[in-house]
Amino acid sequence: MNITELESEKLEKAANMLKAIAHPMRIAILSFLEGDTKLTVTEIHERLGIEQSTTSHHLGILKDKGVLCSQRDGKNTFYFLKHESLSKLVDCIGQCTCSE
Amino acid sequence: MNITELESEKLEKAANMLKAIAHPMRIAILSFLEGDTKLTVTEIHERLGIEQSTTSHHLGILKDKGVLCSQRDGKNTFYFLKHESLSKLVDCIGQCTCSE
DNA sequence: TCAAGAAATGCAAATATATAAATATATTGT
DNA sequence: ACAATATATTTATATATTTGCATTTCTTGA
Repeated sequence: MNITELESEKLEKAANMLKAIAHPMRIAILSFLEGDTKLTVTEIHERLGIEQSTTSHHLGILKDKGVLCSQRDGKNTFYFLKHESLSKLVDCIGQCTCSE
Repeated sequence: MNITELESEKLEKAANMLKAIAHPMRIAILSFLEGDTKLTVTEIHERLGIEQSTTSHHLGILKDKGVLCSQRDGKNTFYFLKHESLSKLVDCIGQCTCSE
């Protein structure tokens, strides 16, 4: 495998997505959202036990990097996984870290 | 799912492993090492086209975080994936970023 | 023991990230 | 329009990461 300029764009994208996920709170968020679960910012910030603004920031990062989608419903905004394959990635991470 | 203190340790570990992987050059390194491939530092730094010391640094991070193992053979040091499940993770990342 | 090749380390500068407090925006019900 | 609730944004500070140069360590062959 050779690193062409085209491929370096792909690598950049993959790295950005992984960087978005690679944070304890954000992994926890993804684990909450496995399957088709949709949760609001408040539900997530209460479960995590961190500031609302910090939670919103984390969710913004995950959305910006294509990991999550959001959907407004009145005062609430629900967040959920963008692709089903991301559930698989979360599982995979779990496996990789358990088999240490 | 609730975040207990025990679980927060697991999250920390998972995040550290992902953080180690979440870099364009390091993803490229992992893609080189899929399967049972073993490569030396020089081979990797030449393929990546970056400094030897930078390459060594990246490899050190991956080794430190439990992603790679190394094996000395004379002047050379070969690096390879620590667990087979990491090949799966690399594939998974590829899938997640292609289906965008 | 010495020279050469291979890899690792220390260092410094630039850049990026995380966090929370304060503030702003959006939406609903009255 | 106003109060209340839910989210998002701004800002500042602290901390971490990336990179290459220079240097050092480790190993082999002469």
